[in-house]
Amino acid sequence: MPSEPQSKYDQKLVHVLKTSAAIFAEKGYHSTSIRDIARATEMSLSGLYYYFRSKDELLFLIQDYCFSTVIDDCHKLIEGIEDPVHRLKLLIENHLHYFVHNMNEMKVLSHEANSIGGDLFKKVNSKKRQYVDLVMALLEEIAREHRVSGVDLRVATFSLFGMMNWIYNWYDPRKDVDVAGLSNNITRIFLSGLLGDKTVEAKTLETGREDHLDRSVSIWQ
Amino acid sequence: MPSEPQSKYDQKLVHVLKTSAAIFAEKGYHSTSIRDIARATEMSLSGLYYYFRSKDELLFLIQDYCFSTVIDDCHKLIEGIEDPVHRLKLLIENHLHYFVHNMNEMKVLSHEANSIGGDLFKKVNSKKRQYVDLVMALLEEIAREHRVSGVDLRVATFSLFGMMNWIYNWYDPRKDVDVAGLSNNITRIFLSGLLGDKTVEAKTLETGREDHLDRSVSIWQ
DNA sequence: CCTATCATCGAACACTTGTTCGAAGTCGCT
DNA sequence: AGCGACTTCGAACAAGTGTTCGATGATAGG
Repeated sequence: MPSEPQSKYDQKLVHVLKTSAAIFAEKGYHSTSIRDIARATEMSLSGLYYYFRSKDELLFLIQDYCFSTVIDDCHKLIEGIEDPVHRLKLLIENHLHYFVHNMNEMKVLSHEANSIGGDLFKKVNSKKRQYVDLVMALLEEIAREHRVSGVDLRVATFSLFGMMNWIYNWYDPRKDVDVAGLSNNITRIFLSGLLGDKTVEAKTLETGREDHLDRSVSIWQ
Repeated sequence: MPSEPQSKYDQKLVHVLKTSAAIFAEKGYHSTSIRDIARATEMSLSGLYYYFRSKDELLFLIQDYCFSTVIDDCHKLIEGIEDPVHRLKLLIENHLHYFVHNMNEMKVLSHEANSIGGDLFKKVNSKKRQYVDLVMALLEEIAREHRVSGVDLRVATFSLFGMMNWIYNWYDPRKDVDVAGLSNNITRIFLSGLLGDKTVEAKTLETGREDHLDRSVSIWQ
């Protein structure tokens, strides 16, 4: 799809989406007005509405397009590979590669997940659930195969997503390691963390008796 | 401070802050109007402005109060403890304990970090930097002591923050493990991941030659 | 050259937003 | 009871919002 010749309409739509994503990423979805987008794309206010029905749908188009590509690429990449650890490694690589090279769109995807409403939210969310389930099943397979115990599946899954999706808050391609380094680091931390190291586990449990922090439940008062 | 008797003014301010944080957490800062807060607190629109100068300052008060408590408690908790691994374990425990028991405020702190502007942003950000530096120095100490190599310090630091701060996107106290379990899981994954497991490291490097994904740089292309 | 479809635009509408201001109410203290 | 301060409120303002609509310009096919 991306390499096929596109119609004039598609090209301009893509331009609108990319420009919008950049502004959304910078100042946030709700703080961005259609007039901001009109200014950046050098189009008129009403002219934009030829390419989307509403601001909501504009956000949807960005998120949906972005998410679909990540998932599709991921499936193409890991299909046929039988070692689950290898599959996970590729999945992380794909996710981070995509994230870093489309930081604006991915930031919008990660940060504005709840800025969208109604049926459009449901649509994006079902794609998201599909992706999460894929990862969770993968981790379960790894855990079974390597006899990992004592790690909660949901905690592990979302810890991985947390590591990967948080990068829009700090990653700076100009001063940080490149994608390969980023991917290797995160894969190593997560994977050897999941598979576990007995010596560390003992040291961890040493201080982890229970919730021994005895402060008031609320910050206030 | 928290246990001392508070003036009528302070009590009501706290009530306003807590209520606002709950609404901000639910619908987001920018989608929440002062009128929404007035309705929820059963106060008049203009009456609210007796407790804050602007909507910006309201957000600041929530974030600042919240952040200060996390950092203060953390310092009290880890001071005097010399083993850096133990210190890190306590820091994670404190962070997650606080997060789970003040989910609304912490979500506002994590998710609306850039919704605040000007000097107020600088103020919160300097606290944040202080906290990040604390963690990074701690990780460096651990890495040195345990002769960890091949892990980027910034990646490790923000991976940990990613794991911890992402929980507002998925953690449900009613169906997930409790704080102690959450804390133990995350500590284990991160710590044994950081300290590393030679067998995993080998397996990781096996497929991690470099950025061998050869797709177009942009999604849209 | 003409016409039908595509693409764009200016102007306006209806509504919500954060914030202000002066006046009124309420409370504690002597 | 009465003074002074603390606290609350209604009403209004100016600015900005997403969206619509009818009309105009461009473009390509016959």
